[in-house]
Amino acid sequence: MRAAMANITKNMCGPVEEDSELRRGPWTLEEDTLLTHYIARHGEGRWNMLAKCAGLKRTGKSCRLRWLNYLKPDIKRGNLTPQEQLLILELHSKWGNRWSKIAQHLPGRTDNEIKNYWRTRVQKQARQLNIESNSKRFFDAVRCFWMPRLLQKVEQTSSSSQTSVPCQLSDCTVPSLPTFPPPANKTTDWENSSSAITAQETMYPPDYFMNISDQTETETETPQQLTSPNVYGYNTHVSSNQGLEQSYYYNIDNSSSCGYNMEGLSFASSMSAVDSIEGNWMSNEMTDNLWNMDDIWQFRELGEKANMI
DNA sequence: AAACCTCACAACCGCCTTCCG
DNA sequence: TCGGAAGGCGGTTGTGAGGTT
Repeated sequence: MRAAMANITKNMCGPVEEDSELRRGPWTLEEDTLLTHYIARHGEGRWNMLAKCAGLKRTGKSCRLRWLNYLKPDIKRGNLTPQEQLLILELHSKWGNRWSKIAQHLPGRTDNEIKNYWRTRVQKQARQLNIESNSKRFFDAVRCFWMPRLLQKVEQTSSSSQTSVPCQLSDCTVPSLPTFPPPANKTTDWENSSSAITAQETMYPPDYFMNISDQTETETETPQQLTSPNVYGYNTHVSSNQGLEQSYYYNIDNSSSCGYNMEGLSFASSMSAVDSIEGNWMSNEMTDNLWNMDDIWQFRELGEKANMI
């Protein structure tokens, strides 16, 4: 079939170009136009044939990549929103470097873009902290400080664009000093509270997170677990094969302070991360910091309390 | 003003999987 | 069952723009 198609291609589009004639490097406007117009007429797929028939001196792979990462009409340009960043952090904690899989849950964003974001922003922070970006220490730091800050941004965006904000996360100074250990009844109340409205409900369609389930996975994880990412509270069980099984709670009760269930956090390791954070801060090596000194002292204080228990 | 540095992102590379004859 | 072609994916590199010294 494919061999036959190759012959057809040869007949239709003339002799196969030699590899030496293949172009590399940045695409020109003319090439983009050729590719776009050809796909508009004939559709995607069979990229090698497409490249030849469209008169492009590019490999099929190159054409596919250019189309998927740049020319496709539904590609979203511009900076990632805090919501998207949160989602990336959350999904990466679950799936690791499965960029294409993560990209499936960020409409208009490409795996390449997400990969670049992770390498340039996230790994940069890890480097500056002298922490392995795939380590539990770094995950802890991200969860305790980065995610709450993003959540705060999300909340600010939300409250500035809405007249009525059902979720009063702004009342919870994020990352305000968590109650530690969290009052058991508070946790229970929060979990069982029927009036609790999550931030995710303010930012995503009600069924958005319900759609985040991988039907092809053999994991037995239920959609409900994913409908409640740890960035927004409730329980989240990050894949246990990474040794990260813990729960976070952002208390959005108007009258009370924010509470995390920090159970399971490895403070011994996290504290050394804090030392690094502080050290880098003090040496002015961290620009565009994800955490500030308040974060650091809160993290330290939590660790001390944890050690006393 | 020029040299240097950093960062973001487009593009490439190589490996793996899938499909099909 | 095997081999080749094509597609998909993650890692890496190249490059231009903007900032800093």
